[in-house]
Formats: sequence, structure tokens, C-alpha cells
Amino acid sequence: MAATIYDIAKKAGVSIATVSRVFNNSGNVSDKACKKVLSVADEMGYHPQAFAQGLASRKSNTLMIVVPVISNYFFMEILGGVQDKLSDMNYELSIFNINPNKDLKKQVEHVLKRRWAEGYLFVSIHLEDKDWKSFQKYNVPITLVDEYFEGFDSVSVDNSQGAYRAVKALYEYGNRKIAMLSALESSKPIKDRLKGYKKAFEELDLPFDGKLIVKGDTMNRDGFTERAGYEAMMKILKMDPVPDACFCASDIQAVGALKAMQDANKFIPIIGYDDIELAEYMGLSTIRQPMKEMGFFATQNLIDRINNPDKTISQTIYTPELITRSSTKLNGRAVDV
Amino acid sequence: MAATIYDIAKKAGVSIATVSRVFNNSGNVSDKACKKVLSVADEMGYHPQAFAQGLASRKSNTLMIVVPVISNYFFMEILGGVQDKLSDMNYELSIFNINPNKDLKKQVEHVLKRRWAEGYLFVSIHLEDKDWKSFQKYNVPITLVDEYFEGFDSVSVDNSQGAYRAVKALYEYGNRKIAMLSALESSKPIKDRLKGYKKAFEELDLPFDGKLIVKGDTMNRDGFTERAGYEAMMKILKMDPVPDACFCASDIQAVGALKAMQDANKFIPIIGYDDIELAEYMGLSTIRQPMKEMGFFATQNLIDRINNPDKTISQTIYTPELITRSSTKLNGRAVDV
DNA sequence: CTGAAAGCGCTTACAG
DNA sequence: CTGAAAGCGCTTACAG
Repeated sequence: MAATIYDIAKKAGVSIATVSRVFNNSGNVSDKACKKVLSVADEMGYHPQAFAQGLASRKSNTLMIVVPVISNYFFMEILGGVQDKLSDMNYELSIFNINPNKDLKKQVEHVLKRRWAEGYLFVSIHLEDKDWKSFQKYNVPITLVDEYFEGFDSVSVDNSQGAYRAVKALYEYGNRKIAMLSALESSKPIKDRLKGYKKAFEELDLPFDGKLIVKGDTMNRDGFTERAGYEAMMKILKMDPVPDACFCASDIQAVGALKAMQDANKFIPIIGYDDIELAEYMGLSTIRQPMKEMGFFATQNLIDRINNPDKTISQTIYTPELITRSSTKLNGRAVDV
Repeated sequence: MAATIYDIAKKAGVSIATVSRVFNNSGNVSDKACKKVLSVADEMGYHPQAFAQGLASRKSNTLMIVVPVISNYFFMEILGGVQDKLSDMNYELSIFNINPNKDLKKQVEHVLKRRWAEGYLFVSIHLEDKDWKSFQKYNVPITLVDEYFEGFDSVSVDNSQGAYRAVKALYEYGNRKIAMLSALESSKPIKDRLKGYKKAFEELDLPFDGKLIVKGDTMNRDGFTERAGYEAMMKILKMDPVPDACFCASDIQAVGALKAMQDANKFIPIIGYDDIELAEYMGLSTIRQPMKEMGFFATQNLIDRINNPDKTISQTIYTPELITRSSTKLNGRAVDV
């Protein structure tokens, strides 16, 4: 059996209170006692047990990040930002992966009830306002990322605005028949991006045509995959006439689309969405979401709220930015390799 | 203040033992009592607190995954496999991110001492045998991924063999001057892949030339980035004469290399390493590491050990597989777009 | 099937 | 600066 605080106290000839003080840097310990405790602890390989500390102090020192799909690029970048913020803070990080086959609301509620963490970061979890509202009663710090609800801090990007900018840029390059390479319509980001796409058509006075909105057949990860992008672009290239240009709902789909164009040997200008690291190396024009910054900022926000539960709720909305690279530059000419 | 087991017990007119039994499905509770407890709990939004359960039962129901860099593709895929395995198991998952600026061994030891988890998955953590050995005294289930030590279960890939196969394949396609696009030499995977590269040269009776081993200048993530790959390939293409072909130490570097070839408008056959999802869409030939399977299997292994601490230690070594795509097909002809 | 009670390993006023 | 003691919210033999 591993050593406990009692073993250390006995061997060091002090009380458990003193041992506790040493490990919590709470001061009020003589140099001598401190050294003795530390050396005994080191010798016996002792360190306070996280769970006992958590229970006694009523602080878990843990943040939990709740996500729907763990291996997607958006989440990876967010996670990177979270880690950057956490790197020199004394918090543990737990990940809760939502099971897509079970009830979302129940899973979220369960997580909250267990009181595992001191604060929760919900990433890309989309619920109705009334559901979010019902969680307020748990009275625990929550920050929403890529989602919006007035009762919690949130950090998100204006998806509609992003799509709008993409279409408008394509238009300004001289394109008129602008397709959208979409994904699962019921997904929140797609809904918002579709909205922006349509808004652009209205403002630019372009004739709207539902057939220009195309998605792939593979719908895992809600269709945000290279494969789905490939499939969709193949459909687009088979249209007659072929659209002038295409707005892709995500970079990862755009990667598949690029491949499709190569295989079909037909090229149209495209703009992606996200600005994942790869985009630069693929020469992909895109709408940049500052994912890492969002993760960093959201974490900071959450920690601030933990330390100050009464601070004003803040809604942070980033406006996505157009990044121009070569994928929009072949505009106008019919490129055949 | 949130409800505790006492509140529920009182309101349901039973003892706390009964409430506990209900939530632990330990049976021996009358239907009536069970229903009553459940309805009261639901009404008061009660669920047992994880930390108190953990302390009392001496089980944390948590697995911890320890990694050096959180946002790299290898880790992402491993994590995906871990989650797949965990999805219907009753375990929490914590992530511990090693801080590259602090002492590695101390951090690992600290993690172990806190006894946060019931089992630990170390991913790409490379220590000397004597260090791993010293951790055996903590007597806690540990599975190593992408690392080998005889005292713990491990799951890894034969990196030397993988590199060997890549070079041999390139050779069989008729190439003789085969470069290696490398990364930080002190990184364990690079060491092993270099070994395989050299072994192939010997066996194939090719003249070894250290100048053929090239790396980029950017060394974040140990040089496993698109940028480093781009830089290195640019150097390779400037060599006189240009090498016939190139083995890239990772797919992500190969992506950068592909871009470099495009920008320089010079193409040589290349083979990557990993088989990340993108590889297929880039037409990148590669050496496949079954990352997701490794994560899945390692997790299963770890859970098995938690349940049966005395089971025989197992070392699982996957042999990587050559996947042929278009990036090796332009062999022989001098392609200029 | 049920409850009283001890114990898990800590923290933290409180009194000195 | 130090220690005795209560308490954190559970689980789990034990006795019935």
C-alpha cells in the first residue's frame, strides 16, 4: 500500500496538518519542519492523492472539455489553444466525448451532475436555448465554444458572415455561378454558412438555384471529410454547365475537392473554410477561423469565471477573415492541367 | 449547495447505504425503494460526486493519457482509437500534456504519484530503461504506445523496418540516389527510421552518402511539420544532381514536400510515413502505421491489466505496411508539371 | 432487503 | 509556527 499523509507525519515527527501545509505551500511552517517533511516524502515516494484533496478542499482543480467528435481538425486546434493556456496553470484536463448514439442532452446533464470538474468547456455542442437554460441551475462555470446562448460565456465565429465573404470574394473575381460544397444540413455550422451563402446571393443580385448546393454521400463526421468533399466536387464537375466557382464548407472537404478536380482534370476556383494548417501548403484560399486563439481565450475566460463567479457574462464573436491563396487565382481561364 | 446522499436518503426515507446501492447497481434493493430513491434524486438533480466515490471506493474510474505534443496527427489518431474503445466503457479520460521545457522524468513521476488514474497510457514518451524501471515501484497499470520497455505492456511499430521497406520500394522502382527527408535526429522515431534507411542502403549495396539526409530548418514539433518538409525538399531539389527519389519521415512533411515540388516545378517520387487520412487524397504513397488500431488495442490492454494485474506482460509490435499511390508512380520520367 | 458505523486520505478553521 | 479534531461525500463489510 502506498504511503499516506499519516505515514509521512509519523516518520517526520510532525502532525498531518503540517504535512498538508508543506504540500499546499500554505506557509506557516518552519524551515526545519518543511525540509524534514519533504525529505521523508521523497524517500517514501509520497504525494497527496488527488481525490482526497479534491474531496476535502471541495476543489477538483480540473477543467473538462466536452466534444461531439474527438478527431476532427477544428477540435484539435481548439484543444491546442486550451493546452497553451493551461500549460503553466495548475489544472488537470479531462475530455468527455459525446456518444452520438445516445441522447445529447442527457449526456451533458450527467456530466454536469457528477461535478467532476470546476469548469466546463463545451465545444461544438449545439442545444436549444431551453436546454442550456435548464443547466444554469447547476450553477457551475461553463464556457461555450462554437455555440451561443445568452446565459453562458461564449466564444464563437460568425459563420454566416464567413460564408458571405467567401461568396462575395468569388463574385468579385468575376464568377457568377457559384456552387456551395455543403455537408449535413442539420449541422449548426452548415445552417449558418448556408444562410451566409444565400444572403450573398441576394445582395449580389444573383439568381438563387438550390441545385448549386451539393454535398457528398458519405456522412460520417457530418460530412466534414475529404471523402465527402471529393464526392461532392465530382458531382459539381459533372453538372452542365460546370459552375464558375465553389465555396467549400470546410478546408478538409476542400482538400477532397482539390483531389477531385485533379482526377477529373477540370479546375474551378474554390474557397475553403477554417484555415487549417494544411491550407497554406495546399495553396487553398479560405475563410480563417482563429481556432487556437478561441481555445486559448475560452479557457482563460472559464478560469476567470471560476475565480470570479459573478463577473459579467461575455459573448465573444470573431469575424472570420478571407485568406487568399492560389486556389482562387486560376479564375477566368479554363485550366486543364 | 448541491444535494448530497444524505439529502436524498432523508427525503426518500431510506438510509444512505440504500441510496448508494441504487446508484451503484449493487442489487439488494427492493423495487419500491429503488424507484423512490431514483425519483427523489431526479427531482433534486442528484448524482454521486465523482471525487467522493473515488476516495471511498479507492477507484477513480479514470484513465490518463500522457503525451508530449497534443496537436499532432499521430496523437490524434491514437486518441481516436482510445475513444473508440472507451465509448461504451465506464471510464473517464484525462489528458496530461508534457511541458517540453521541464524535466520529462520528473513530470512523469509526478503524474504517477498523484494517483489520479487507475491506469496510464504513455504515448510517444521516450525514456531510458532505467527510468521506466524506476516507475515499476508505483505498481500501477501502464501501457506504452510508440515506445518499448520490457517491464510494461507496450504497443509499437517497427520503425526501422518501415523505413527499410520504403527505401527498398523506391529502389525497386529503379531509383538509386534515394534521399531521406528527415527531422530532429534526437527524436526516437527518427533514430529508428534512419537505422532502417541505412540498413536498406547496405543490403541493396548502395553507396551511403550522408548528404542525402536532409532536414528543414524549422524544428518545432521536432520537425514533423509541413513547413519543415517544404524547407527540406527545397534543399533537396537544389542539389546537383537532384536525387532520384525521396523517403519522407512523415506524411505531414511529405505534404510540405509535395508543395515544394510544385512550387519548384520539379518532381521526384516520394514515399511518406504514417498514412494519415489526407495521404489518400494527396495520392501519397506511404508506410502505414495502424495508429487508430494501436490506440484501441493499447486501451484494451490497459483495461485488461487493471482488471487482472498479474497477467503476463505483452509487447505488441506492428509491422508497417507499404501503401502505393501516385506519388511513386512518376518514376523514371522527368515530369515538369 | 436494510441500516449503523467505520473508514477512504485529505483540508482547514480553531486554539494555542 | 503547530496540532487536535471535525468534516468533505461517499462505499462497504457487518449484523440483522
